[in-house]
Amino acid sequence: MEVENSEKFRILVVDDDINCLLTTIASLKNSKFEVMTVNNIKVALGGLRSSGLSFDLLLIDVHMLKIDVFQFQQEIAKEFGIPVGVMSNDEKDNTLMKGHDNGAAFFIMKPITQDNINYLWEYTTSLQKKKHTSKQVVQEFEENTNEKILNEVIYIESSSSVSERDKCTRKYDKAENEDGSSQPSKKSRIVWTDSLHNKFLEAIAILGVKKAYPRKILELMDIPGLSKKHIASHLQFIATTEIQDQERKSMEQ
DNA sequence: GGTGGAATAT
DNA sequence: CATATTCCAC
Repeated sequence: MEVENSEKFRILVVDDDINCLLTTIASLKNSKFEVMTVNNIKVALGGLRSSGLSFDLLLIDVHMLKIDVFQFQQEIAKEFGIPVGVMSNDEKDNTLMKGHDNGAAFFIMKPITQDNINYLWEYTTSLQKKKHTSKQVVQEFEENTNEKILNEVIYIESSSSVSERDKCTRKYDKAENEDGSSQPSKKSRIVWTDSLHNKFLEAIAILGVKKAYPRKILELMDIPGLSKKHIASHLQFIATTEIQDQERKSMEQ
């Protein structure tokens, strides 16, 4: 029963902006994803229902969803058993968080970057594994969904020697803390990758924007090596860029 | 003394 | 520039 011929996953991209559509196609061109694009929801639904095609993921621009994102996501999940990803190219995280609060699977900013694609691949792959174990796609958005996405923090260790060629990326897992006292690299900069950022957004969505305090966010994210300071710093960064976007948006000539 | 967040610093 | 660190009012 297990047919695993598909090395490629198939994405259906829905966007009414032709330029965005083209950009997205270009971004995904060299990825392992097979991409199909449409410019309205009805055609998208038709494509999803067509007999010969099956998709693993639906990517849609947030502005195209006139109805509730949560409702849409539920219907798509129920009828097709695939997650819905929401794209946006403005209003940055504000819109994204709203969308996430409404139940979308995840968000990415347009234009899609390589980091986005990596995240999509990771997401789709993990989802596919789940499908094999349990037939039903269950939406488990209860209190603690820590194992939903693999926790990983990528550190860049920069040695303080004269030569700066030594860069090594290291992945921290959820493993227990070892004894000893030397290996935790203290002078490492955290890289806010897509999966990390999405986990961050997820925590905020669960808490609600008003109550999204570093303490709680850190608790929900549950990333080894991540500190409250990191959260606070990122929070400030997000707020800053958000304000900058708003100012830029309300500027005239 | 702990916190969240603004102000700085790297 | 993105992230870290310091500073300060609760």
